[in-house]
Amino acid sequence: MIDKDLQIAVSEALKSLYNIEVAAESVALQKTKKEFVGDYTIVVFPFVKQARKSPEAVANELGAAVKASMPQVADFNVIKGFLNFLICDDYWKSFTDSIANDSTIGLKKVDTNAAPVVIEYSSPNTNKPLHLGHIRNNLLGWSVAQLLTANGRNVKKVNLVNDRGIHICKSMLAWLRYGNGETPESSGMKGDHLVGKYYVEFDKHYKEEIRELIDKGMEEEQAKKEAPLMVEAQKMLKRWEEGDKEIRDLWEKMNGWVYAGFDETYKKMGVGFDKIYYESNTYLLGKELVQKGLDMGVLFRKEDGSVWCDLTDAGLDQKLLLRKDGTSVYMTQDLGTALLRHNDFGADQLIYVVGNEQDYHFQVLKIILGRLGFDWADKVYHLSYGMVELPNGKMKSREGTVVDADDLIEEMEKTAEEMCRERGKNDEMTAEEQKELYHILALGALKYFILKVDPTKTMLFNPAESIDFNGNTGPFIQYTYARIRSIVRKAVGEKGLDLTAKCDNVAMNEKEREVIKMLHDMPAVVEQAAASYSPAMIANFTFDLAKAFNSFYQDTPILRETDSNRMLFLVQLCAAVSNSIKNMMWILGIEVPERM
RNA sequence: GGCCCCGUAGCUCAGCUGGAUAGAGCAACUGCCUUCUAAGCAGUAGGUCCUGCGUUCGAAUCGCAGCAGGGUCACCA
Repeated sequence: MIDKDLQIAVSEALKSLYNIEVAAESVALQKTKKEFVGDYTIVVFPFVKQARKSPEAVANELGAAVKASMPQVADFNVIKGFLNFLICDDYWKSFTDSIANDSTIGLKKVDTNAAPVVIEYSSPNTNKPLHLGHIRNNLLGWSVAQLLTANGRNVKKVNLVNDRGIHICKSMLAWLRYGNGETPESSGMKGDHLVGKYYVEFDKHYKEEIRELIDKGMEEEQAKKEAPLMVEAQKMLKRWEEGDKEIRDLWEKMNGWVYAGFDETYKKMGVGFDKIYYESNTYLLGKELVQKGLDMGVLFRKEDGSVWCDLTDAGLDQKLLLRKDGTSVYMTQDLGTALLRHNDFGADQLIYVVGNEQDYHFQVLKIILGRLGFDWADKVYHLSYGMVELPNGKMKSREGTVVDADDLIEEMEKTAEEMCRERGKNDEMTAEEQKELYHILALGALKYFILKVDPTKTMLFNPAESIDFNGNTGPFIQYTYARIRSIVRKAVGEKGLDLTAKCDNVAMNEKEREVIKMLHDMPAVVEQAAASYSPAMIANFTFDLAKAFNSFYQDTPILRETDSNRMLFLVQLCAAVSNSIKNMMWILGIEVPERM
């Protein structure tokens, strides 16, 4: 690649001209800004002191030396301390030739024998339906998995379903008390929503009980513990843990409803997993590790029998690992599942897509794994993402201020349908094709909206404004793709163009060159995005590419080009852009339509 | 209170390891469809990059202090 060659040439020139040692890869090469002439820029300020010359002189000498050693450098210019290189069109042309028919452009081949990177995401509770926060988790998890795959990593996606615990018992208890045998079939409700309804129901009655107890003069703290519903739920959890058949049957029945509901939503979102873990199978793991930790002396037991890890020397608190009754907590389980996962896959890396509210948890997890002697502790990576906030703050299930995942998707599909009908471009499609298109556009808009934001940042969603379909959006990119495909179809079908033919040299204009340069840049963007686990970088790059293409499209008639060789060049460029868009959107988990 | 994250246009967001006159989209206003899909293109307007100090040839970017917002410090997960 030309950028690497330039770095080497600059490094060598610095050495021979001024005896300055700079490793080629640390030569700061940047793309020349739009308002200046050139393709790549070197800032020479860092070298002027050692060179003992003015910035202009250094830039001119450096430019001349590099130009002399590299035939691809057509020219250079100097503005203040900035040295701009101009690359000759032959280079861009031959680069275009090399990608014209590459359908996997931007994607590296996966080595399936390599030790895998295991990425956990989604990890839902089975007592409430998915909301917008979960959507961000799922889309991020899926997309980061795709992104790493695009970089040749062998990726395994896993889900750890939180299917047991006191919260599940609350839903079960409420269903027994107030449900009258209601089922998804009898109510017509999606299973996860039905169970979620009873979780809310529990909370409602529980609060009533607390209030009554407080009215009778009990302290709030005590009331929360002694409210009959809570006591009952605790009993149920105990019976569950003892394997009581009646409870287990009910639990299986209600979880079954939830899974059916989740599967539907996962399918709509287009996400999936290689392996699903259930906490009911893994919650006892980790206890052995605690024993090992005690033997090693990295954990200690308090007088009441509870087991702790002292992290005060790391600037943190003491962390509980076993309750005084010997039962395990979240951290204990996570230690166990980490080891299980490491052993199951022989993983090279363990990624957890979990909200930043759990930053502390994962910090502690890594430290304890390390102290337990696992050298792979530093391969645990917490992909910590920000919350989705509403205009009036955080989403809270209990206050009913959540944006339900299924509702949102349905709403998006309706909007997509309206948009399409307004334009009337797809009237000749079958009803089935139209429905498919609405879904692709709806999910494209939603996914892009979520993924274009830096994962680490909190983002805002305003339910009052619908998600856009114009501008910096998924449908904008999908539209660009559809238009390109239309051109390529016509070129091949009506004009009989052979896309695989060899194209002779052509004159290219600035807009074409701009698009080619972006494609040239794409591999570096994909690498950078993977290194920072950021689908947002892919999203923003793809938007810029689509914009650059549209600008080119606007003032270059392609199918009416009279020079057949130039038309071949233009259509090959179109094909390369469409393949690029398709592959970048694949990383984001977004489908692209052939027409819209 | 301890620790962590964050503050860029009216709104939503870019701005990679410091580099040229801080960029998009939405909203507002102008133009452009007898020509490859106008979900588009071209343009106008909009900024104390939270504040202050420091580091340096150079700071939205790095450091310190302050202000504002959020998260977290459970024998919950």
